[in-house]
Amino acid sequence: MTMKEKTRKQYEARAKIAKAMAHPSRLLMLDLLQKQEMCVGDLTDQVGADQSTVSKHLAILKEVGLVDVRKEGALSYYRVTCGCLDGFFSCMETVLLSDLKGRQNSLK
Amino acid sequence: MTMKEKTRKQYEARAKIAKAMAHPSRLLMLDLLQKQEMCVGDLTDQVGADQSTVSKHLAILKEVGLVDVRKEGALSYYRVTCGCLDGFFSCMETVLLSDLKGRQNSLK
DNA sequence: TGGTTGTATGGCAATTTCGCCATTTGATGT
DNA sequence: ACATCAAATGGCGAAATTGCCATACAACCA
Repeated sequence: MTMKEKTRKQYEARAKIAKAMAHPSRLLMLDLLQKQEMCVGDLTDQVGADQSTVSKHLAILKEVGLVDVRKEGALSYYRVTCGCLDGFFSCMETVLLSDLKGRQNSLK
Repeated sequence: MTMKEKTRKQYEARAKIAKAMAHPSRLLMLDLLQKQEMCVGDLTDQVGADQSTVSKHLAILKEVGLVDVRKEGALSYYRVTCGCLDGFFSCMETVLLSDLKGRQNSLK
């Protein structure tokens, strides 16, 4: 494996994580699950989509390691695994705000 | 606009940013542009894709405000606008590492 | 003015994502 | 065993993404 090859794989791995977050419902779910663990039914209510849809979203988040499951009887309790999501979200806010400012300036 | 409506829009706005980052080439470009501004031709060499492809990737990054352009003659110099991308990337690394650990533990 | 270089855009086929319905699987209780 | 509830999976059409080719556009130079 060449060096270039290696870094390419690294960016692909990162992109997988970004892709897992690249959906409004999944961002909402991450936000909720960061505050407290929840089962699929509760999340389904909050998101307002079909249960199967929510279940698939959770599978995507789990696949990249952003969330983890704990099964208790028939219920599956999901939770966020990493503590660095706040940094993620606040960076997004920064981008959104600075972008807004930039657009305002371009109107002057 | 209802309250729910408003937060839904917020998550859509965030998802747009995450989506803009959800591609290996664009992550590489952000990495490069964070170190120094570059023109499209240089980026095209680094990424190893068609010039039109790179140009479209840049348009996506610019659309969400992650990069900005400075035109100098026939050249377009792009650069990263926000200083918080390192947090983004390090969080991704954290997720990748903890996910790796989790998978190792599950083999024990 | 015509030619060259750097960048952006139109178009299009291939691939991926999305969300619902229907169904299956698993655990629990009767 | 059977019914029930929670969750996961198969499938499929609709929508979005991706990347290249061809082309247009813009600045520069001869």
